[in-house]
Amino acid sequence: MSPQHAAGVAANGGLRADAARNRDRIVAAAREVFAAEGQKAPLDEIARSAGVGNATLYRHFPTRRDLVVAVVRDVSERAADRAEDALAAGVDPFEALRGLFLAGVEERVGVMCTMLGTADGDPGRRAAGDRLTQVVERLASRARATGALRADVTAGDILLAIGRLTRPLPDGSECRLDGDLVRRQLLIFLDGLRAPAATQLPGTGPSVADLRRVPAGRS
Amino acid sequence: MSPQHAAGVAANGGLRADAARNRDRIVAAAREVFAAEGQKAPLDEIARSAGVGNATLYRHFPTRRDLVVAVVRDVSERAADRAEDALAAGVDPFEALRGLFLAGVEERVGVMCTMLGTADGDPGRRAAGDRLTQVVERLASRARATGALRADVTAGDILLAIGRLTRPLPDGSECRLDGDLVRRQLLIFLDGLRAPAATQLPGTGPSVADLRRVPAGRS
Amino acid sequence: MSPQHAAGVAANGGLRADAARNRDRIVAAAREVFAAEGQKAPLDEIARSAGVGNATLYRHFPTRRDLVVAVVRDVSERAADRAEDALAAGVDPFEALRGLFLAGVEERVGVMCTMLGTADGDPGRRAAGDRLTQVVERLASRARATGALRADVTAGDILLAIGRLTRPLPDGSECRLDGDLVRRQLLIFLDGLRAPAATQLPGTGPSVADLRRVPAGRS
Amino acid sequence: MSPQHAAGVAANGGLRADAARNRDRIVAAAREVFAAEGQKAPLDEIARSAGVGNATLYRHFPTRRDLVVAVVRDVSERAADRAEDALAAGVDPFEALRGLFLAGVEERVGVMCTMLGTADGDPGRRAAGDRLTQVVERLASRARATGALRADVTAGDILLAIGRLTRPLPDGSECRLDGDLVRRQLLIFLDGLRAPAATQLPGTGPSVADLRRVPAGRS
DNA sequence: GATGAATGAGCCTTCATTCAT
DNA sequence: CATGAATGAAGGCTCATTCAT
Repeated sequence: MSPQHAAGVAANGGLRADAARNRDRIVAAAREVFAAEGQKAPLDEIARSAGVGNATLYRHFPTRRDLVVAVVRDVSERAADRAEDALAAGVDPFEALRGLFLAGVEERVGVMCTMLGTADGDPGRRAAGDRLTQVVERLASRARATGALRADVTAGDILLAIGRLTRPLPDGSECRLDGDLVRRQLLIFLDGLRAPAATQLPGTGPSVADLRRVPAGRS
Repeated sequence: MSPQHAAGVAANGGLRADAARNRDRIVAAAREVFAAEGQKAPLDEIARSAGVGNATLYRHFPTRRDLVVAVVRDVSERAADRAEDALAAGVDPFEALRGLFLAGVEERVGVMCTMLGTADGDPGRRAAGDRLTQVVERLASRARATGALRADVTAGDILLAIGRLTRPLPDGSECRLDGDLVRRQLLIFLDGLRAPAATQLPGTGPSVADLRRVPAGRS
Repeated sequence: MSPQHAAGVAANGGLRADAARNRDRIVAAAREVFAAEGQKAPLDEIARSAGVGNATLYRHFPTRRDLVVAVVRDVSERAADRAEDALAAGVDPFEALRGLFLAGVEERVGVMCTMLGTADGDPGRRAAGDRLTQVVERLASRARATGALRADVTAGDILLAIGRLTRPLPDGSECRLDGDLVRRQLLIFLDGLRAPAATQLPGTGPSVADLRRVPAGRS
Repeated sequence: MSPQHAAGVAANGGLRADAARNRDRIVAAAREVFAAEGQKAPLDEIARSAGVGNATLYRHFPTRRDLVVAVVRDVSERAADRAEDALAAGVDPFEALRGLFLAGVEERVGVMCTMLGTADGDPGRRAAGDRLTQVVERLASRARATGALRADVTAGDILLAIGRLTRPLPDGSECRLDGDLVRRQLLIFLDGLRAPAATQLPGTGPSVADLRRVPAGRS
């Protein structure tokens, strides 16, 4: 076995080359379809959109939850990568947060929020989520230190807002919700994040552990 | 026929008393079920939750769309009522907007956003939506006049934000999203709405007509 | 409500007339299809063979197990009826047993054996099974008293043999197994049941409780 | 090539040693899985249980029928070996039949019966079946000569009974059917085979050709 | 008018079989 | 040869919708 081959195997989790390619296609297709139609979208449609047979999707992701977890990981990691790059480049921390918000529009960060609960409990997804949370907390803490970010918001508030404000419309919604419209909402929210705070917020901001907690009264 | 009866018939669109009661029960049940499970929730479940047979639901609302329109009207009218009451009571306009935001949490305004597109084009729904828009525009204009509201946001921005930030989590989401958390997000956004504006917003704020427009590329 | 109507409702378990008719058709079709193809036969085929839509089958029998239980009850009750008739008519008890054996061929008693384990635990099926067992025990006890039946066999031995020797061939079996062939086997076995016993049997004959017991080592 | 190797190749139909080992593993696994789950058991499960890849199974047995034939041959040959050993050892012929019956319990003779029709027409299977039939006929004829076996039963009756009375319960059956219970049934049947006959049997006993005949009305 | 039942269409999942490594 | 992966077809089940009571 050649070194290249061994490296390829390691990078793809031990999958054969064609299988790894199919897996990636399926995750990408799922991200778009989930974004467009919600978490209950027909899996057959995802398979068709990925250009594979439906049974291939089941081979890679035996349950719908497995696929959701893979999409959440994928999106989380892209966002964390972007935030870490900004940190490493020495960008102003509030500007980095703005970049994260605006990138969320294209990166389909909204689908992640929709599916966080479903993906909860998976170790791989937890690792990816923790990385994203930590980098956002580092950004927030620096932005607070520069006096740009109000003191009473948490990284959880920020991540939740990105998720909710970039979340695509589900189902057959037909109202206009283009990039500009979403960006307006994100920028207004960002202005609300600036110090000094005009309003006192109720409760405490969510930690990531809170976002994962199962609310009482759910079956 | 007694005057009371005649009045009742008129108010309920010519329905018999028991039929009108069933209709109201169905709309209320649909609002809650749509909020909990999304716009594609099983109609049989709504009927069961309303305590009527499935065929009764179909008698009142021959298509799913008819039911969606009724729910959107119901929610729109509650919100418009609340806003008009605040106007009539002479409340400070920015405070009235804040009241509208916070009421949205309990009033399931979020489901309306999800379903705006589906309800689009229905004359009754349009009337209710226009009333809500107009009263919000009046509130916004007065709030701008007092110098509390930044100048570059529209009533559409405000309505859209209420919808998106109060929209319930779909499906089997299990992450915490209680009232306090939603209120935090709404209040941060409200702070972003205050004058003077810190950031210039891209594009133009949505008019109600924009919210109704079908985006290109949708099937 | 007329007395006739009330009686009809009672006799059909509260089902509407057409629903009861469909239910009966489905059970009869299931008996034949299970007999021909085994317990895992496609339910869609049973529905088609009963002349109803597949969803109608699911309305009456939400799980496959429910349908199996209904078939077992149906067959058990037919067999118990036959045995009780023979007892009431004062037929010689060993002759009555022979009649029960031979009737088993046409009555599809064999399918019952195939499905006993699946139906186990259902109260209605247990009641029907108990009735059958009791009448066979009464027959056996009288046949022992006349000296025709060997002393070391139980009603469980007899029921088990009827089931196993009349059980239809499953799947796509193509070997000849017509009525005469089955009757030969039954009659040979019946001769083996006659007193005096030529061979000592190992263990103890099964009680009905034994037939219901889950064997160790099953998952 | 060594003589041993040459002999091995001849005995295994020209297969390489490892291929022959795989083939044997597959047949043994198939016998157990067919016995436990019926003739329609998933072939992938048989492959997994044999410790080979699914495609390897298909290389050896291109169709399910080929595998069934191999299992029938395997079981037939074991039973014929046993019967011939008994004949050669000069055991009392009725005792030899009893041994054949009791051996059937462990030897999974029951699966053979289930699959006889499917295997029908295959030359190899026919040869194995003929050998078994012939040795049973020789046993039966000698047992008749000693006056132990009734005159009106055929080798086909005997083989059919072994098959039917040792056949395992299918699917998820949970009722007790342990070795003792099966042996009781076999011994009662054996007693029914003893001379003098108490009952006249209908029709004629099956010849092996009969067992192979396709009954009318089958698709 | 209200109800429960019937139905066909669609989605999820499994499995036999073929293909590429 | 042996293997894991891909695939279409078929069965199980749910749900929107129509029908009969």
